[in-house]
Amino acid sequence: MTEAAVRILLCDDHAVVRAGLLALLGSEPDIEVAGEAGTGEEAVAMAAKLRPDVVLMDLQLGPGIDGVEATRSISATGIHVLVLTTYDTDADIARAIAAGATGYLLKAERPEELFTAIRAAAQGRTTLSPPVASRVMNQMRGAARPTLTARELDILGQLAQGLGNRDIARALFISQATVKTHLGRIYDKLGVDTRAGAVAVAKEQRLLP
Amino acid sequence: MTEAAVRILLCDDHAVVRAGLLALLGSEPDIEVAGEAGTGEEAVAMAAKLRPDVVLMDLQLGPGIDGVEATRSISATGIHVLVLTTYDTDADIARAIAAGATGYLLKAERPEELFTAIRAAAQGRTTLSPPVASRVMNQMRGAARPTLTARELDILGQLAQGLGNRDIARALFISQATVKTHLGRIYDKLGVDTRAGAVAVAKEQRLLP
DNA sequence: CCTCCCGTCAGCCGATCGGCTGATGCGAGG
DNA sequence: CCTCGCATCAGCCGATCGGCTGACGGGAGG
Repeated sequence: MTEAAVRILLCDDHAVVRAGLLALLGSEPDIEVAGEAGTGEEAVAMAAKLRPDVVLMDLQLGPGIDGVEATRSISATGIHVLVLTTYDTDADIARAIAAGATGYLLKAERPEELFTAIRAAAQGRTTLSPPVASRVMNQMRGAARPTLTARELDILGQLAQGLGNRDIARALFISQATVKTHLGRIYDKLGVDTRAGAVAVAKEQRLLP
Repeated sequence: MTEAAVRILLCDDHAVVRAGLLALLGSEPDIEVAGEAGTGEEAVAMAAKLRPDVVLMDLQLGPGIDGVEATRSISATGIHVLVLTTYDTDADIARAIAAGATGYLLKAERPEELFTAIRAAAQGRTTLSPPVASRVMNQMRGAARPTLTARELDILGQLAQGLGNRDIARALFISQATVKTHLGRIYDKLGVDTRAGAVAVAKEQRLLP
């Protein structure tokens, strides 16, 4: 059987990029561009109206609601959102995934990859650009669900009181050297390198009572 | 017209104190002691049954639920609670007020003051013993509601990312000296002296988005 | 007009931190 | 038995922090 074409909605604040994608996708008979949006608001409205199979979403959208918010709104309606953007920072990736993105491609990706990613996204399957995939894996290794040992949580608790190493050591009846050792491991696991950052992450993920 | 007598419930774990109050209040024709309780549980139960105009509550109640908890339960039913206790520590005062106390008197207070405070409490008006009042004022001036300036919140935001002073300075286009100045003031306002403590307090009171 | 608050900046100094390398003891699990 | 994870400890070093003192300009309000 000949499957129906995948209907997609482009969302990028740069007309040039949209035109480029349009031209690129024109060569694929099974991919049909159902519409284009230049802002997050527009994307949300058009997605609701057109009900495309996939929304190609840039994360940088200028003023108004950003790509992450748009992704959140659209994916909440059951439409697959494939993020196509320039940057691959951990923060961007994490926010996009948390917002419900089905895939995350970099614009530097080869066109063929984009096509297959679109077809995959239409079926709800995930495609990640290699750099993104490796970053996601790294997130998983320790950052996603940092498994702190009981002792490390003890130290973290004292740390969140704003205590210095000496005071933490006294409070837990260990040496300052041990406190430093634990702190180093905590930093590793939480992906930070300062006490302030550790406290921020701890509070964020509610690692402390 | 002759207003009805103010009906009050005494709550103190010392029978001697209750007797003293009873004797003291006996001289006031417009104040009627509707009942006495020796524990927090008793106070809550009797308050629900008797529906007095005012509950005279001691904060120290021995075992079981304490005065603060009793105050919380009773004031939740719309009955005015006038705390009458011996101590005037910031912690006690803050907890009692947070629990919904209408007034806070010290037992060292002159009897006349107690009478007028009871009449005031019956109408929902607040009376505070002078030492308590001044403590409350001090709480207000900076400690209770840490009013951080917009700029201080900027610095705090960066701090919560775990950044060092140099990076914060760069991010906000100011010098490290300025960052340090702001940090010092933030520490003062939040009652801490380390960045980790500042982040903890900030997260705790949701000072950051 | 003068004062107070806010934001900016400087320099100094001791205390603390964070990274690194390396070591010991102990219990669980293969 | 031997390895691995966890907790413990040591010393070194450069970087950073936190406290302190002092200063300046601008805006709000008395």
